[in-house]
Amino acid sequence: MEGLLNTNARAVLEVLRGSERHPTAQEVYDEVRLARPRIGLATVYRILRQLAEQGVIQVWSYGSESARYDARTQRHDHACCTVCSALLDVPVEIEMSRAELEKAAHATGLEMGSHEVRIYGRCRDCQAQSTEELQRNQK
Amino acid sequence: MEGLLNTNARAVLEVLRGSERHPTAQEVYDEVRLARPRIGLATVYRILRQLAEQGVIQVWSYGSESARYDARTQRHDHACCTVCSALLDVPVEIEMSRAELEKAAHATGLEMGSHEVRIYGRCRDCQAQSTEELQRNQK
DNA sequence: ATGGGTGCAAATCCTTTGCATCTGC
DNA sequence: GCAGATGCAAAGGATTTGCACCCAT
Repeated sequence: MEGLLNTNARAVLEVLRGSERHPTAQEVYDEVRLARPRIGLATVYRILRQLAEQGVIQVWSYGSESARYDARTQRHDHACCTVCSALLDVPVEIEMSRAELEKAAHATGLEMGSHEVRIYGRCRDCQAQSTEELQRNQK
Repeated sequence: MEGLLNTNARAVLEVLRGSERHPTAQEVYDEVRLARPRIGLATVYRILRQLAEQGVIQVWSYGSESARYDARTQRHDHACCTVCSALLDVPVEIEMSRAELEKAAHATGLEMGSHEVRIYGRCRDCQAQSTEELQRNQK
């Protein structure tokens, strides 16, 4: 698959593969520029879109935040922080009954390709921050 | 709860409650204008944001599409069409082990509030459309 | 020389903000 | 008259598009 990609596209993909986070287009751009200083933001957007269309990468979004790109194409689940909008990979498999999923797909008429579980809540950082604020207010 | 809302906010909420779909802000605006012709789009955005902050409504998004608003606040799951980006409510409960969810939350450090299952695939309309195209090409 | 890929700037779309005005109390 | 809500226009941010140019074939 990668054999078909040109130099810029390979550089973008490498940035994504090397990232623990799910970077936004701007973040990918900032980083890919270290390797390819003449690349433009529009090109990064074009490449990201193509990679997504080809199924090489996935696109996630939460609320009205900018889209985040993910080179991890195996199915996996996410934790979304409702405070800071961070999007974290769930590092374990959440077991689900396939029959339940099929039932749901059938009920909506969807020809199901994949699925994702999202858990919503406060991430570790935001928990810590509210604790701090509480303490500050009590002083 | 609604008692606290002013006329515009109540009109917005009524539009949301009366809609089967999850309308975008623009769609809400278009419809609420029938009842309150002098309302502005900015006001609709302000009200939607407030209702969401108060937990009266929920906000969903998929890909880089505009946000969609949902007056159904009970926990429920969604079917996302990967072709046309439609977002459909799953009308049945997808059973999940709470222990599995807690395990996932714990693994990411998230203080879990809620969860959502998303199933991805082609919606009924888009399935029909690709069948048509196939037939057209074979002629 | 040809076609696809690219940088840059401009355009577009979605959402938020500033500000003067209006409204209800 | 005051505080909060609102309309309008402008600003802001994310993403896409137009176009001239460049590069490898």
